[in-house]
Amino acid sequence: MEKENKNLSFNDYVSRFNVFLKQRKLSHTSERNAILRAIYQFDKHFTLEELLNYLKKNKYYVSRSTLYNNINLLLEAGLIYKYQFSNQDLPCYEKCLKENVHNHIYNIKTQEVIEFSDQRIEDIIHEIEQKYNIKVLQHNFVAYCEDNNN
Amino acid sequence: MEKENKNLSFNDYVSRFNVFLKQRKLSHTSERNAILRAIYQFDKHFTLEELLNYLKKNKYYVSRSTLYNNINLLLEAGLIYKYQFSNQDLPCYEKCLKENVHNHIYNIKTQEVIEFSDQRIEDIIHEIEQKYNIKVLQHNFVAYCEDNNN
DNA sequence: TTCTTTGCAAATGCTTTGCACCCAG
DNA sequence: CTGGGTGCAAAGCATTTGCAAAGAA
Repeated sequence: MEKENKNLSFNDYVSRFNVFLKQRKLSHTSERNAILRAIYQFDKHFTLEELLNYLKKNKYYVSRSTLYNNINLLLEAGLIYKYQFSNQDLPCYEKCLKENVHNHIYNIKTQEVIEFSDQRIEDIIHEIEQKYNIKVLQHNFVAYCEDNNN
Repeated sequence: MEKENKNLSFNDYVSRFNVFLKQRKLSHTSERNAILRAIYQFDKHFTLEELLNYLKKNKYYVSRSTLYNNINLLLEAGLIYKYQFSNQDLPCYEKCLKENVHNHIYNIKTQEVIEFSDQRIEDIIHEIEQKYNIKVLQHNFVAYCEDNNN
């Protein structure tokens, strides 16, 4: 909870996607630009439907197929998170602005998400790697909470 | 990773379900018994389909609807976990034998899961509660790993 | 008897796919 | 030009639902 590394600027965000596209030998398209710009606008997490509506409202129509396709690419690129907090809720996505932060506090009432870092989690991962002779590729921590005053 | 509390016996497991059923004013049925017994047999996680096949093989047919229904009950009762490690994989379930252990190491190759406890995670949760004036209801930690020798 | 559960079939709804047309490189 | 991208409609498929029959309390 101590380390608070800086958020990525929109330009950095875009260029990370460009690097990814280049690696994969994929093309730049106006749809991809529009989607990336839209995602960056969202301050909180959003569903695919909400993203679609946002794009439509802003006079940029993208088909569902294209959106699914590119959401999957962005997930693979590590530029967005996918949450599915409850079984019946739709999956939510959120731009990933801090690198290597995979710890989240999720408010089940307001559905707000706070990202945080903590050295102790890094320590635990290190110890796991030693103890089991494995490489931890990624991790995920979610604390589900509610406000004390309700 | 230090605390290693004991696993629940099958009888304890069953009686925890019975308590849950009583609380919810739900009935005992032979299907529920069969499902619980089957789940306890599995040493590793399983898909709903695998559970269904296992039951069928052991001469106890249960319909998909019933299985879904009861899997959801068991989830609410906290007697099984639900994992969905990758987007395209089916969700996996696993009996929850230790109370209050929500930390997992997941081997992406062998798909093995190790449960563990760690005081530092409890500490972090405590600090989160203080800092944001919230109550953490539940948490989940997953470390995705692979073997070093491959 | 009364309320719950089961099982079948059908519906639901998110996501993927096939394919023709279009566009970036 | 040529391989990848987009959009539409259709398919896929895990899960849920409606309802009649069966079972628990």
